[in-house]
Amino acid sequence: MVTLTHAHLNNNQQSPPKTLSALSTDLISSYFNKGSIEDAHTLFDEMSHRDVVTWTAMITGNISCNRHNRAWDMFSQMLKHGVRPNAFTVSAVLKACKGLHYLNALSCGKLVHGLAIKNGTRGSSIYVDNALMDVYATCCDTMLDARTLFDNIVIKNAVSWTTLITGYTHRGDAYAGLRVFRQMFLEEGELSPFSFSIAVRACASIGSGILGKQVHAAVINHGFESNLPVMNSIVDMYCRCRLAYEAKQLFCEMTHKDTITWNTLIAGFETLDSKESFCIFSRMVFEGYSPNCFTFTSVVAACANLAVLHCGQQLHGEIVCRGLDNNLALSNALIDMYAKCGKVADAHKIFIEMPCTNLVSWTSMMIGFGAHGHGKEAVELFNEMVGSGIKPDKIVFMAVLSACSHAGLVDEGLRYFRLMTSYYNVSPDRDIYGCVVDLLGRAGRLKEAFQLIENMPFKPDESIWVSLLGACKAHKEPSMGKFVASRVLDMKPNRVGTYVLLSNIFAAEGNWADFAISRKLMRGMRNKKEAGRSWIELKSQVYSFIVGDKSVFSNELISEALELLIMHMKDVGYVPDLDSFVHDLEDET
DNA sequence: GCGTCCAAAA
Repeated sequence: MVTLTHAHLNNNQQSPPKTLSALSTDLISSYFNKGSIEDAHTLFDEMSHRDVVTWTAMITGNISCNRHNRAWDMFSQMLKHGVRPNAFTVSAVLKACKGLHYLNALSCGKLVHGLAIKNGTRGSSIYVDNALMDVYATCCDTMLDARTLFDNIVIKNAVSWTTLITGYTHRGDAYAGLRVFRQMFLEEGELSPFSFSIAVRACASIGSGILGKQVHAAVINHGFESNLPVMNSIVDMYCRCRLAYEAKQLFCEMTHKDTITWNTLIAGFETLDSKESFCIFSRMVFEGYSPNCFTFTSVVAACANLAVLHCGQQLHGEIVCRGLDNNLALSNALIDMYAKCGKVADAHKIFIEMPCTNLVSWTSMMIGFGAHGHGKEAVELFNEMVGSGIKPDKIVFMAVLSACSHAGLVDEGLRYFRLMTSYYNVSPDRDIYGCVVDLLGRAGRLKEAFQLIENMPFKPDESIWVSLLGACKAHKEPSMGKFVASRVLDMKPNRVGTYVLLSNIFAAEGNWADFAISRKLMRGMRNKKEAGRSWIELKSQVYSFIVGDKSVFSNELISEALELLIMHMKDVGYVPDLDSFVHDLEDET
């Protein structure tokens, strides 16, 4: 029960006295601000007279608390009560449309569009025009409608430009976004920090450090260097463009930092250099910043990359202590971490205890099962996921196919490959074809794999041939192996692995002349090959080494552990594959 | 008393 007290009515002595409805609106907004949604609704329900402003406050309040459906409900109730929406209402409710279920968003937006034309707010309020453009930019299949609306706005403001740039960028057309960004300068449109950060984001999404640096320069020239969100997005851009030095340099030069700045750098280094992301993480804590769920998501992912179980477990403990363990993204990261550290059971425990899951949770769990050879479990999980109403995407199909491939469930995998287009309406891309080639190849069905490559609707790239090449090697198919190797060499003449394989095929059939040629070619590019690296975690310390690494093998702890491992491998029937060995060891110094 | 756009997970 909420009542207006004397104190509420008395808080405004300077300016002219407010009406009761104005005061109630004030109160409603402040209830929403502190998250007391129900109090706001109770107060609203008890009001005897509600005007447009009050109704609009209810709509925006619900939007600010992510209650888009409820905001839409308030709007339709308002119409039923015969209250005419103004420009404020229209722009607000258009924002709510974006948050509705994707099947309703566009039709609701169009409905409001019609209303806006009828009441004359469309074309007379820049807020309405911009919000409308945003709905079309986010919900339509193409940018055509949004573009037409934009072109019809006579006096565009900074939000108009940003909305258009964002529309293009978020649907993956970063170049179009950047063209609009440039057009904005040419037409001397109003600049805002928002447009700069989305332009930076566009550069990041195409991985173009060159364009990114140009936008960075523009940021400095226009005095947005003091804007923290803009600078954070530039740090993010440098990381995504794999410019680690530039990212760190900028980070160090920034006089003002917030948690997002740290999180951005940590997330960036998670992919660039996982070990380094830990160092940044501990410096963040040392400098007194409090890590949040985004921070932990990145460092847990770093643990997964490095496969350092102890570290991951410690972080997990910390996450539980801080009460962050019901965060969706973080739980997904933990599933992935445990699976990659070899603890599928622990990953599964997290998965089944999650109060709510999304597509990523299921995919991570399936990848985990697949990587450990539990193909059947992965397939069951897929069926369960579809049954629970989650629509599969391309990546989850990659997970199923790869799980089937590793568990030898070839026909099962092929069935899902067919269902993918015929039932789930997901069109396979080159990566999916790669998975199917791998599935067939691993099972030794090389002819079918080859036919699939020949008949697929894409031009085969190098990686798909490499996958088949591996299968030829594993199933000892020298003739097809030679053919496939020549395809790989056509596309990527510098790939040392191809020569190793080819020369070993020649050696196996005693063709020493061709062997010599391939070895010679290979030697010419030796320095380009990166050595295979192994990792081992002993007593909470990670050691990494390459073949013949003397410093590591002189370490007793490691050599003992490795000997034990080798004994164990032999016990379970492992026979070393000498075919993949480089045959001339004498020059392997 | 009410409004539109930016920056974070497989």
